[in-house]
Amino acid sequence: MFVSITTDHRSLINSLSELGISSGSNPIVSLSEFTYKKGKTIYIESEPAEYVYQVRKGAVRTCKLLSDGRRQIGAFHLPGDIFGLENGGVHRFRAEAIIQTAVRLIRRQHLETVAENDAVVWRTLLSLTTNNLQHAEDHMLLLERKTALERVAAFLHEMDERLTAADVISLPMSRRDIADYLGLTVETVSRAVSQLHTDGVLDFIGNTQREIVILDRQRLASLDLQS
Amino acid sequence: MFVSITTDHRSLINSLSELGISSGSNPIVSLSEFTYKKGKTIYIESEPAEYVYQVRKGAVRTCKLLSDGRRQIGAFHLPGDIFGLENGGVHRFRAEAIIQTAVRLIRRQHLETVAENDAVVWRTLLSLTTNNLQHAEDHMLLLERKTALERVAAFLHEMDERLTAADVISLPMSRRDIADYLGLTVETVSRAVSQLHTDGVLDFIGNTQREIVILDRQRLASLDLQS
DNA sequence: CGACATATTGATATCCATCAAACCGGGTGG
DNA sequence: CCACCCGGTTTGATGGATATCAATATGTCG
Repeated sequence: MFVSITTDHRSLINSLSELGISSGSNPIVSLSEFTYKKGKTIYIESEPAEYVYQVRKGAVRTCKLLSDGRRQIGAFHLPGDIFGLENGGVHRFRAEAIIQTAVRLIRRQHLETVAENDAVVWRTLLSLTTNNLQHAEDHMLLLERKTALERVAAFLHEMDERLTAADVISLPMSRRDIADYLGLTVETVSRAVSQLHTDGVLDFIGNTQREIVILDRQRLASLDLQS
Repeated sequence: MFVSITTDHRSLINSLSELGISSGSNPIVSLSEFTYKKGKTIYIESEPAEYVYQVRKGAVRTCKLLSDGRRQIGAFHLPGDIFGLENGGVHRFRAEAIIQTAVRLIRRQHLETVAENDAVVWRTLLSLTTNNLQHAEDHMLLLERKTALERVAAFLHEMDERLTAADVISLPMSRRDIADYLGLTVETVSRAVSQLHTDGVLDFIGNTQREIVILDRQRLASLDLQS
């Protein structure tokens, strides 16, 4: 049920590169790189959205904080993903590096200028936003109508699809991050994972609890029920 | 916390009209009207998205059905609102008329053609999609982190803002619709409304339970906590 | 008026949050 | 190298919010 955001996102910076605005006249301003240490903030809510980012390495979470301390994670961004694209010119979420993370960034201003006369860029921007929308819609369904076990299964299913590189799912985010993403508590997430373990759906690798192997993809997918 | 989707949406068809594609050469094909009786389906999931709609009168719900019968309502669309705009060419939700409803519709194809060379249309499309995204994000927050009373308060607050016409909020949708929008059951919604009533936050008008007057806007807003 | 849908209210069950404690791995400093 | 601490995780016990089940009330439409 989760959208592969990655696919189309890659194409933005690619297409921008093709358009010659990337490493053209001024590579430092127009398309530069930056790294963030674990836990560091990339931007905060209501900050002017000066840049659009692409994850090159690591992982990023975008989240909101409520007045009473509750936290909502809207999405996780993995290598290849684009984030920080806003329409109103102001960030509606806060972005933080979950682990050591490297990003590429483009001045928003450049996009606007180039887009003005180019349908390809417009189409790409719209496509990116639509993918975000689709992810949000799927996530709404999860939050509205699914049990704790179904949510965790859906999360693992999503990660399994997005981290297809290896057999082992190496989760960069903590149980707390997962809980805040799924609208659950740490304890409930832990219990759900444990149950999936004892049910033989997954297994742990190594001594840390963040390296997971899916043993029974079919059962996992059956828990992540579709619309 | 809810976005006024209406504002920017009006401008799409206005700007399209200004562009001369509305009642220009072929008014019947390019910009026509249609009415749906209460409960009638406007389009279903995975149907090709041939048209974009604007509500003129009445109310529309867009929803998804899960395999086990659970239903999620993604949004309510009131007069002025645009709905049915998809990027992938296929509807991801089902749209149904809640009450007797009149819509205007535009062929998606026309948008594409005109947009191709016109930044204004692109900007409008992007803006519409961004508004939808923002609504979805706010709704995610609600579903992830709010209690039943907070959700119902947020819903009434949203409706109060969108139906500013009169003092009386005349809800077109049933308790079931509200429940499926908020991720609650009918009973819980009913109990929450009753509590707001006994607490003196709102009052009912007439003999139906769908005509509501907000007595204490401040307290209602205080329940609809912000990020 | 009667039948049916919609809404409210009540009683109970269930899932998940909360509170609490133990566990584990990694880092630090003696 | 080991003792200690500390953040993250797991596991257990309990309570509470909401779902579920059931009954009543109210409104609508024929």
